[in-house]
Amino acid sequence: MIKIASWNVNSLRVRLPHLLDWLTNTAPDIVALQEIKMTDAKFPLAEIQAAGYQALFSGQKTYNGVALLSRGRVGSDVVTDWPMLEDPQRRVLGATYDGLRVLNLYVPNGSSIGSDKYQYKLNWLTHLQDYVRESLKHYSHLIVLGDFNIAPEDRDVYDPAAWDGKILVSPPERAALQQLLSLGLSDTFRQFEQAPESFSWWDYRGSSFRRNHGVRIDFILASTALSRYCADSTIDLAPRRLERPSDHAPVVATFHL
DNA sequence: ATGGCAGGCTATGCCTGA
Repeated sequence: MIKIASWNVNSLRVRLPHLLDWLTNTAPDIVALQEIKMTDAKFPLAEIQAAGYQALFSGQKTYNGVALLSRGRVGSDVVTDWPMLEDPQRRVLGATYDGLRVLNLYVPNGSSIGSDKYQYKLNWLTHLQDYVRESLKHYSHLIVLGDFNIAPEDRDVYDPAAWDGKILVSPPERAALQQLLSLGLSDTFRQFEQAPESFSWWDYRGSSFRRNHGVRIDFILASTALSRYCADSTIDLAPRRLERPSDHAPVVATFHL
């Protein structure tokens, strides 16, 4: 059995105590982190290792930054960029763990529809599709997980009417996500019965979490062959209830491998 | 229509996030 998780921590410096507690309580085998917001030189490797995890990381100052934690072996065949996109933003981290290929993503937010950042997001998603298409040729067991910054359907948004015309839900973004899935990936969360209004991100403002005014934008996607072994896929709300939380909750999937 | 909250920075307000 392997337990794999994704969590946008919104600053690993601030959230390190939450992460270490969560690792102890949850005991995942592999964890994908996003928005660590630090250079590689500042990565808290000693604390992570003391908790029993190896780490790969691709960081930058102030923004973005991704990491992969694993119990036991460190990942191999590490990738930190799309082959055809020159990009200083650290949003990609791929590695292989005993034949399991893992691709950790921090998809661009896109700011607002029609902005330069929106175009960057859509272009980035095209490169993601190309890369996943190639990866699926080489790996039957592929997991693509992270903060996708896209709410796939209206049921993934607390108030679809209020979000209409906004970032995260625009038709081109949703189409890009569907095209990605159609390459042969399964949204493991939707393989199982879930409570209505299940979300993974809530705005810090306006008591959004207390009112459950959220969106579901963090996913664990599994290749078709692998998805058949998925036994569970959940969102862990506990860390979002803590003092000074990340605005994202971790998502966790278990595979019988 | 607007701002609201949080993090990082060389800052004492601004940018970004979603």
